[in-house]
Amino acid sequence: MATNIPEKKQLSDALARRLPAYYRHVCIMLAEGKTSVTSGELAKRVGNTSAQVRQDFFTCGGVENYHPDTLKDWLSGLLGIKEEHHMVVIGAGNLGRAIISFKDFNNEGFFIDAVFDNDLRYDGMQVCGIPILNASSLEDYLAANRVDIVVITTPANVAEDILEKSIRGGVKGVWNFAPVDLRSNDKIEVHNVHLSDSLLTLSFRMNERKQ
Amino acid sequence: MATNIPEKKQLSDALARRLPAYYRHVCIMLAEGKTSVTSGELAKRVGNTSAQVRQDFFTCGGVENYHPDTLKDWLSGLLGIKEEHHMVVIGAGNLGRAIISFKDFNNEGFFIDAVFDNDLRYDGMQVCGIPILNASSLEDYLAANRVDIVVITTPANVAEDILEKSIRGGVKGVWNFAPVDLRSNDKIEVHNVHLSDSLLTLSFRMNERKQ
DNA sequence: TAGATTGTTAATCGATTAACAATC
DNA sequence: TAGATTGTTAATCGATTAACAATC
Repeated sequence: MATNIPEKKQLSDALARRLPAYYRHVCIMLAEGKTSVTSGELAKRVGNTSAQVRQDFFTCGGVENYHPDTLKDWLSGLLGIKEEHHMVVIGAGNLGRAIISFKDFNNEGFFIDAVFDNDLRYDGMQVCGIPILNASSLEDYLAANRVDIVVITTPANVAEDILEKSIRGGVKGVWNFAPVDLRSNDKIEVHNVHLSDSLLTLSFRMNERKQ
Repeated sequence: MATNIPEKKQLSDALARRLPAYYRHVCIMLAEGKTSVTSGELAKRVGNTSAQVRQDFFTCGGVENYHPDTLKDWLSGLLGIKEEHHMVVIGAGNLGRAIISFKDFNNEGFFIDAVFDNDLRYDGMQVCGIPILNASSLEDYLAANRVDIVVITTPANVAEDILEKSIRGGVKGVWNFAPVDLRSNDKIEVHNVHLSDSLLTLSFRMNERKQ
């Protein structure tokens, strides 16, 4: 089906993964008091080439100048962190708590407002000042509160169910740590983080060296 | 400098990240009692095409047949998980504990033998049955014990120091969760996992949709 | 046997690198 | 001004897809 609205194809995964690194290093340089940045300097820090930095910035529409403040502001816009993001975490286990305790997120406007767990013993307790609610109340909560991102740190078997509830609740993004490959669709953006896959990739590279 | 040993170039990152997913899904199919696998079926599960599965397997040297046992065995070899991996975790915070409590690792031969933390109050305590040792004893520990992989869950400022100690201690791999980009070198393979970068990538994709 | 699936080569597509005139 | 750096186009390189004879 042809349409005349020219589907702007989304940027490549490789680039999407480099952008946060650019942002992180620009912030560091800003904190170091640097008053100017070059594509070469930034490239060296992220482990890149200056040509790629310039090409990436060009692909993303270009930035006015290379003052660290300008760059930070421009990257913030690209990354969508000029607006606040309200999050809830599903699962109050160690990983859920680890994510809640990453206080860094707040600086970029990510707020964790609640944690859900199906273990009744947690009822009424808090993690880092954030209330633990019962998992059965998730749908009501989503209906009553603004939630942009749901973080799934549950076992695999309930992840799909939470994805569906998230979609119905109008959530726009899922950050999934359960070991299942949830798929993005037109309603929701999903980002899977498979920690054990990550360890296996490391193991693969280590093994590769031995050959 | 020309050499006649034909440097076998390492496999692409994209492929290195797909291999664990193949392995995971083959294990699932095995658990489901499937007695045969096709490139098409596997592709559907990992979100791929059958052509890519076949090309990937070809690139990795090819597998004898598509029985799930054969595939699992072959992928295990590629991923280097036929041998045991002994690990230590640096940092007994929430993330360190989350990793220790991933009991799945054991099934693939990853053993966490100790946790190190510089907080003296932890001395003598245990996490999931694993002793917490003082960070100052890391070098001695590495000298006296076999450690294949060091997991860094510390703040950024000590990560580089731990990398150096790991190299001196003969460690072959580092799985780094500190928000610094540690670099692999000829002594050690480093795999950086930047959780906050991952969240920013999700945020970027969510923002991209709004345009 | 016929239909489906694989292994492998070739074609396509996209991402990275190189180049260089324009700008700082 | 001269040297360095950028923005942008073109060239290269590598990864994905397509194709199809050989095999199951």
